[in-house]
Amino acid sequence: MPKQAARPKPVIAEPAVVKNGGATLASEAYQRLREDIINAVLVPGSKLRVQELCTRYGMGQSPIREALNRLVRDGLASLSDHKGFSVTSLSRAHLESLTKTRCWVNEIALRESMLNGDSAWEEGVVLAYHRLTRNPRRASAQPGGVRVDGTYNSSGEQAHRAFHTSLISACGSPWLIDLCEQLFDAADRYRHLARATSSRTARPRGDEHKLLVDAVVARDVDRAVAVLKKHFSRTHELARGQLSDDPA
Amino acid sequence: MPKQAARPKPVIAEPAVVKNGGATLASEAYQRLREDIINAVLVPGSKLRVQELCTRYGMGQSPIREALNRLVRDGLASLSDHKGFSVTSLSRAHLESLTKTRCWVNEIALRESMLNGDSAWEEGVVLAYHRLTRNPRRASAQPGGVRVDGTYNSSGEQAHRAFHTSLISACGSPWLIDLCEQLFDAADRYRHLARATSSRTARPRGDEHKLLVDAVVARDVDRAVAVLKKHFSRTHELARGQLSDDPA
DNA sequence: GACTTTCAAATAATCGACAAAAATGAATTA
DNA sequence: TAATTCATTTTTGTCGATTATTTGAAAGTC
Repeated sequence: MPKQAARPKPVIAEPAVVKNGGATLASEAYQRLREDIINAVLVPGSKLRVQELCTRYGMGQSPIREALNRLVRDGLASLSDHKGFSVTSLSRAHLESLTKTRCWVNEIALRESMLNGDSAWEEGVVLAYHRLTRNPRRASAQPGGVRVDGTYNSSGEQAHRAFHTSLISACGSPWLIDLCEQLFDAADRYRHLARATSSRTARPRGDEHKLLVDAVVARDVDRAVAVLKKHFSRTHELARGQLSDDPA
Repeated sequence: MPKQAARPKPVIAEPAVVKNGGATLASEAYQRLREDIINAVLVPGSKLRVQELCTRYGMGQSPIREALNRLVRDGLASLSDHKGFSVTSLSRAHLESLTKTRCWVNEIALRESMLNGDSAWEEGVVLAYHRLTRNPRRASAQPGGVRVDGTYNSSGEQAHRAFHTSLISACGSPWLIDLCEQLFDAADRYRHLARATSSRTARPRGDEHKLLVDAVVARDVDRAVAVLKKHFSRTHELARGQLSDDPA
């Protein structure tokens, strides 16, 4: 069937109205739920009722349910058979365990990374730091702590994560990087918790990141590790105050 | 409305016909799929078609789909939006990364555990070892390598896992223990792969476990760590031969 | 002959409704 | 008052069917 003339090959077909970036609803729900839990929009320990979430995110039960199942394995949500999902609760004991583990695992990752990292890696770290300083962070959390619904991961948050990942990116093991990112996510929840309440404790923390970069470019492994651990410990202390001893 | 006589409070009510252990279909599917992937019944890299799995496990799409979503976050299955699920494939590079990470992370865990562990912990290790030797393992894999469908995790496999967990159980961080278990699962896939093909390479490995226990009760940290790393390396070598360089 | 385009079959994703279990709360009893 | 029972209601878990997307093969074009 001959089509008329020489329709000039629709370059890419401009996919009409692309709802999302080609992602599925379930993936979108996963991302948004993940953000909302990490950013403490959904409060730790609270129940995650499926129908509520359906109206909140404007989709059916199936995608929500799939997203929740993924979150369970991230440790962000908990599931009890026949009793449903809830936001994994935070506690001092949990934080304690988390911080210790972060120190242990990240020390290895950073040491290996500094051992193997070439100049390209080093430049990646410097670049990531630059981006971190350019983006003000806390873009999502207004002074009053109010957050506009529907706000996604601020670029500042992403820059922070990217910086920490860049540090260990040359460790030579994707597995190790993955573990560190899991730990980072978990820690982020505590960071946001601390920020939400005491907003005047705002960071003289740009400094800490600078110290890290300095140690890295100086190739002083021990100093870098020490600074990193100190960094973790500060986050720990900030969040600690907001928590009771008993989980929930 | 008076009920007759003094019905002696139905002790626990004997729940008629409990299909499963009170678990949901989704949880059952999750467990079975997990086993089947770890035990290499489902071959690495192959597609996981939902309908196939429905007939295989005798349930609807919903529970299967939920189970698959959980597996994704375990790293056992992979999901590409709109293209569905598949069994995460194995490769030399992946194994390499995994083994390195196991050595690093388990070293920390074991060191800490031996530092903190009291005699109760020590007894736990000895007990776990005893159970390991009592259960022949490979109960699920017949000499011919054939596996009866529907077979669940053999008690031998469980004993092996329990032994390794007992070693690090006193490390003082649930997070770290969890990470080690993730790594253990991933490694188990390679172990089964190796076993499936070369069944005569069967273990003089009870020995390695014995050496571990000896080092632990002797409280010789460095020796224990060395043995553990060697143990990991051997698994690595066994599986390595079965793999091509290119993943899939 | 190699490369598109088209179309049909297969598969994935989502919806809406139903069934099963747990939480809620008022009425009853000790 | 405190505890127990039972019916009501909410919420979870599952199914079947519908819609959207990809895959693969046949037809067409340069």
